[in-house]
Amino acid sequence: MATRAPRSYHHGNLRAALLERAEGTLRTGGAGRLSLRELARDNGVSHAAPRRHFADKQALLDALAHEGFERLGRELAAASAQAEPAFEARLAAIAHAYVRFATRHAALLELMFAAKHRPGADEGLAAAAERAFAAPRELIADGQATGAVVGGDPERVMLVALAGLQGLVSMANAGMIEEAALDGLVTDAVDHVMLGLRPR
Amino acid sequence: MATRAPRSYHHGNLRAALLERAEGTLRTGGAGRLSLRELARDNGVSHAAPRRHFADKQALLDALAHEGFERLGRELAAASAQAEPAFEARLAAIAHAYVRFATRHAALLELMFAAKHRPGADEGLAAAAERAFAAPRELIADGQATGAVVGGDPERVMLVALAGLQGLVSMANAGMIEEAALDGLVTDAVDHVMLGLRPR
DNA sequence: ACCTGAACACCGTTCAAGT
DNA sequence: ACCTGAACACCGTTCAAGT
Repeated sequence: MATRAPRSYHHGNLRAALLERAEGTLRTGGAGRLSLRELARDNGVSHAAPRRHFADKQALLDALAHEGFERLGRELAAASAQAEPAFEARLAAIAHAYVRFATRHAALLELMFAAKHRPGADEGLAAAAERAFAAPRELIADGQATGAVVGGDPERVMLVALAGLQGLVSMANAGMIEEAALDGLVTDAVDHVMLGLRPR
Repeated sequence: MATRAPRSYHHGNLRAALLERAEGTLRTGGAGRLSLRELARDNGVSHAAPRRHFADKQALLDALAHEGFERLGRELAAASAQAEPAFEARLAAIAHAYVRFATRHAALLELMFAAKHRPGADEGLAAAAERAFAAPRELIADGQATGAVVGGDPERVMLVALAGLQGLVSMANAGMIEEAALDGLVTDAVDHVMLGLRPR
């Protein structure tokens, strides 16, 4: 999934146009309703044209997932950078940003993890996923350096903290939580996560 | 999704045979690879035969989900019944049973929640889902009666407790946790959940 | 009551051919 | 370099017809 130079040609930029449309139908109809032929039709191009840009349907899904990880990474990094420098404030900011992404782009997030987890997955995808979580990983490492956070592998500590949020995300995406209540619950969950991170 | 009398006919019991095969491919290949025609072929029956038992593909998926909720309910109830009567023991037993089901039947669980959440979903499905969680709901209500658990809507309290496990489930199903480590992590998570349930 | 066979409108993928 | 058109093997769904 090397970043391809966005050359201009007959259509304009078919690759980007296909991805944009795909993300749209992903949001409205879910991954199941994605059709390469329909995507081609919507872009006024023959059904075989996407082949130039994506070897098969899975390649397009992988590209969507790749873009998703890049976007998530940007949002987590921005949240961390804009927060007050105190550990708790940055952790809360990153947690809220993660839950916001996960609930606003539920189908995309599911696709992202499915693509990354798929046997024989593109290696670039794992790298993109790792980069996406750079901000929380750094925060944990900082917290460990100052003694605010329990020791051990930062990656693992971060995953445990993330797990504390993932339950809320699942419930929200399953419609079990009203959107209005979500922010408050995330704040509670962050307090909970904070307890779990404290050195013992 | 009324329980249909399992009448015998030419094939034997096509409906049950289709569901069994479907759950098999669900486990090995995921929901995406499910094909009604292939299911019919595997059962030595014409591609139109399933139509007698399932109006369309979604109806078969709903039936799978329905069976899944019934099975989950049986396993949670059994875990609760077999545990020591103390609140903590029953909570731990139910939690382990839930995580075991969720990791052993990951694709099915995903299908179950997707089917239940789908707009216009079969009403019998929501009822089956509610029955599936009878054991933990009763446990929470018992805990509230004895003062071991914080007050409020038992359904909501149960969901919050469930959320504490769902993160682990997500991570396990994403391959981020080795199976050997899972039981220990569930035990830790149960302690965590227990803290969250304590009256304030 | 349960199943078959043909038909229709869709897929994803491949490949020669066009510009 | 990028796209088209025809072709192939699959789908899900429908419907008349068989037993």
